[in-house]
Amino acid sequence: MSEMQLKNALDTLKTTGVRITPQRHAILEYLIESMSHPTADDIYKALEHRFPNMSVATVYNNLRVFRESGLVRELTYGDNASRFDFVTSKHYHIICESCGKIVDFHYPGLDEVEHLAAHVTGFKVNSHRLEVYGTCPECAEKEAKTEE
Amino acid sequence: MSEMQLKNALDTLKTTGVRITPQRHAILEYLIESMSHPTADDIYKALEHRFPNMSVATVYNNLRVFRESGLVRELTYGDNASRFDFVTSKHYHIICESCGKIVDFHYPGLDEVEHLAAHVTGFKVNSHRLEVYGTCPECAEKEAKTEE
DNA sequence: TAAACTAATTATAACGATTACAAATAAATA
DNA sequence: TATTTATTTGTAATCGTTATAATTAGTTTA
Repeated sequence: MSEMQLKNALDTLKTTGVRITPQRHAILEYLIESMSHPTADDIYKALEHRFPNMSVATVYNNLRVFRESGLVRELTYGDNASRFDFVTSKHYHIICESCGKIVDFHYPGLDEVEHLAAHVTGFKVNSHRLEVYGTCPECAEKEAKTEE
Repeated sequence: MSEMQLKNALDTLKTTGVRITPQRHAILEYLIESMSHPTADDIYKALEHRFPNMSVATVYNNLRVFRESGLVRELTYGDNASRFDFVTSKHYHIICESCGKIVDFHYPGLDEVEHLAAHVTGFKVNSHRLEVYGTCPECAEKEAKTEE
């Protein structure tokens, strides 16, 4: 399953003339298999033992390459570190404001919003970003206990 | 009109025990009247001549105060400077990927998404963030000309 | 009103994420 | 194999933002 995703991703890169280096392979692999939304530093730390000489710059460089080829989406959070998400199917994120956990959820799509926005503003629309914020069940429970 | 908004904002602050300093007054006033989505530095520069001794920290501090009291919304963009938006009615932003311009547009609301997300993930939902990305008419025209 | 307390501002240093840069290395091509 | 090109590495620099401590202004109390 994730084998397939990796293979497709590598193919995409190959056809756009991007070299597949061991580092790139490893970063992509990690993004897919970790099933999480790691920061550049998370990725760096996770691969440090396999690539003792790898530079943080390499991680950032390649995440940019992946973003530009559409394989990876960058989730930005102001002064805090960006998180990177391997693009699979259309999904959105719900984020716990207490512990920072990010959980995926699917939603049919917001084409209608895009159309309306395009119509009202005259923009040519490319994409959108939607995030829901709240409290995850674990944190909600903790809070409830604290208040007892 | 914007007089009223400012007055309401000041009242909100007063009732929550936040002091109205000249700097705070000026920052709020600027946020409302500029009708834009300025960065902290934009605000600082705009008020520099009226408050020659004002510190950037003051701008940041007060924007945080306003955010916490719900008057202002912070739009974060990774490594780039956050933009601050005086909260009026519910509206969303469409952002030009070419020149960075931010334009407001209204949309009935995405309560349904919040409900679905809450249901699927078990989160307690507080809010959401939606942004549409594309190219503004001006930049689209420029691009068209360049390609001729 | 003066004294005491509290909040806000200021100036500056520090932080942390990200990028720029130049040198070194690896891969692809001729 | 020689040459060109892309990529990586290491490090320094950048920039938005925050922490800190000292100062100032505002509020409360006596």
